[in-house]
Amino acid sequence: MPRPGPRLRLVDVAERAGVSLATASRALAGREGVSEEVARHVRQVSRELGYVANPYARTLAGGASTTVGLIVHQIDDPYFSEIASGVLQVAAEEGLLVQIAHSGRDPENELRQLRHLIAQQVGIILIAGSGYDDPRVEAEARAELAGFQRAGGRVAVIGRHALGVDAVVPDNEAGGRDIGAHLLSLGHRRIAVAAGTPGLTTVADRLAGVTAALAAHGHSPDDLAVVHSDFTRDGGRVATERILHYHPDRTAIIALNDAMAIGVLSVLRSRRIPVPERVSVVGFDDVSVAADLAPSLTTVRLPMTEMGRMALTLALKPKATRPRRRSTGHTLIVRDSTGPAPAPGR
Amino acid sequence: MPRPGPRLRLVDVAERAGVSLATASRALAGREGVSEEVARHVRQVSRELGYVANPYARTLAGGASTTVGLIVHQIDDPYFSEIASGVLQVAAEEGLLVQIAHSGRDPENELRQLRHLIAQQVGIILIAGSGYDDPRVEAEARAELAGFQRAGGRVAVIGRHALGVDAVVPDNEAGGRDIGAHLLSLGHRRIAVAAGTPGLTTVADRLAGVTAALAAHGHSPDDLAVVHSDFTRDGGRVATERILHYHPDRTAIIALNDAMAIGVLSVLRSRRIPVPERVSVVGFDDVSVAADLAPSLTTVRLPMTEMGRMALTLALKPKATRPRRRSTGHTLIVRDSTGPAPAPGR
DNA sequence: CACGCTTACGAAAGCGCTTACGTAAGCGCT
DNA sequence: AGCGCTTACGTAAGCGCTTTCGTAAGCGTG
Repeated sequence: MPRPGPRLRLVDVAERAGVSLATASRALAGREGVSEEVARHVRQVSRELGYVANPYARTLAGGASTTVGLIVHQIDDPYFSEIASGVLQVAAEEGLLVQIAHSGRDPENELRQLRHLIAQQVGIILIAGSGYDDPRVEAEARAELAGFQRAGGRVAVIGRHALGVDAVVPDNEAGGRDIGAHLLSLGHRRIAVAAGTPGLTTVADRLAGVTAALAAHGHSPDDLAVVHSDFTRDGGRVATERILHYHPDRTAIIALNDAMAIGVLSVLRSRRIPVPERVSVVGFDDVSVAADLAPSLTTVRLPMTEMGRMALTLALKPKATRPRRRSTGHTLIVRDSTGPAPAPGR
Repeated sequence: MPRPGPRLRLVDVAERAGVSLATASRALAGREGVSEEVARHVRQVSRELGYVANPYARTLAGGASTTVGLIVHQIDDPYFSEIASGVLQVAAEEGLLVQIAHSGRDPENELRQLRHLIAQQVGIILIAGSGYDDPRVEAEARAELAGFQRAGGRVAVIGRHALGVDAVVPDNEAGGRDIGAHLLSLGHRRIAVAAGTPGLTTVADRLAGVTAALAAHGHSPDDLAVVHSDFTRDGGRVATERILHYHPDRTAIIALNDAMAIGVLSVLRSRRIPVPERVSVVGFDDVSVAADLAPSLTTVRLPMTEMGRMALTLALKPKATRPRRRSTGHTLIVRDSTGPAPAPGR
């Protein structure tokens, strides 16, 4: 059992291996300038001794930081915790540390967290979650990230674009179209949308998809009753109350994420409005509980965990000249919350 | 706009404030040996310049590390993500960094993560999640933590005991008793338990509470049908299948956490077994979706976010001579998934 | 008013690592 | 043999911070 005595340093390893500090460092970093034979020996000794480099010293000395900073809106939102899970998986494989910071869906705060991570000298920054429809904030974020990259940092974003960096983007618009098409094929014509805050690009994109689907089938976007609220479960509740009040004729409600859909279902249940007989409900994301709700939720599946993995993997590659973009697949998962539109005559 | 040029260093702040490096360091650290007047001035300048200390340099130089390592079983489990959220809140208030690592409910892996965090020189370690009923692993973990604390590290655990460190512990046994009493009062006598892996102390404690409640009412623990499986939603599914098969006479199923309860409900729904008319279901934890399931879940509420906050707060205080223990409150939340036991004669 | 004592501050020594830079050895070439 | 080139390694200079130690100033005391 390794006694937790005075910490093992690189000099100790070097000494034990009979080489200089510099050589030991090079050998372990896999840098060239060391014969393969010596390098192997050093690695061997290091392993025997159970040496783990001090990341603080390493980073301070100018080595690449092995810390990745992950900014999420809210870690206890399943969408983000699944993404985080994917990031953690890859990080564990690569021996990286992951720091998580909350932005709380507040652009200003996100910017603050971002600056903080940069100041902390993390090596990689990952930002998950929708962007904001606020040119000033986005421009500042973009500038901040550009500077960070110029200084050798790597960045990837998940589910947002327009930041001039590598991105993993679900095709929100196509997902929205799939939902629209699905409801139309079931005969729904009077559709409502429980949308999140208008300032979020994710909301805008998904909504655009829905509208496009309607248009493609010759329906005017004016037919759509769009109600904005928070992009959360409570937001879903509020939106539903409003939809039921102002648009009582709707036969389907599209929630632009699953969190909102849960709120929608909750209100409908308490009002004893049968789903899907009287109103169909669709979500977006397919968080893991979606299948366990009653009725189980029809939604668009996004591979969140995989998105987290992809983002870190992308950031680990050397920077390309142009920002890369990886699209994720998406699948409409039809479950029990959607059904044929009720007959028009009631 | 702060140009992302060459990083601002403490010397820069010191120079700008017209004091020496040492004084600036002391002023910002709030250490004594600086007149209040000078200290205030330095802080002022630091703020104006937007200075953020380099944590790597700070830690390397022997200052207390400002990083807290958080080990969770699985971040995309709501129980843990809510705890993590609480930890992140306090960390943000205190200007600390949070590193999250997965243990994956594997004792060996948890030990590995723990050693890694220690080697990384984090200042505070938080371990969330049930302990293991494996004396060897627990002893090693305990030894590792003791060494870490001897070296000045601080530790707190959440939801587990017997590690000889400060702990935030929900009263799992009392919660179990509440559940047992609730079901008995509804007339249930033939009760089944969908329990998690037997090796987890949380499982053992909650189960003990249930058994105690039965005993207190003069029922033998043998009356309880206990089925062990994974402490997850899928485990809940598996356990339910087995309960329905081997103990078809049960009128209530206690899932020892909400994740399992979701699995239980899912199977009952697909079998068209009415809840709570034919079978009542109870969970434990009150994760946020519990209220939105159909039927909404009767469960024992644990203040997870608060637990995360408490743990970090505890770890931030200087070490006490004896490990401290903070109990969290717990409340039985009765919702729609429990009801009177069906009449005996079918 | 010399004495010690405290207090506020500066100079400088590292923390453990990476990485120029220097050097000696080995190689092929003229 | 002598030249320059490459390769393998060691020496030492920091990275930005904390902290020990030294010193000068301020204070009350006999």
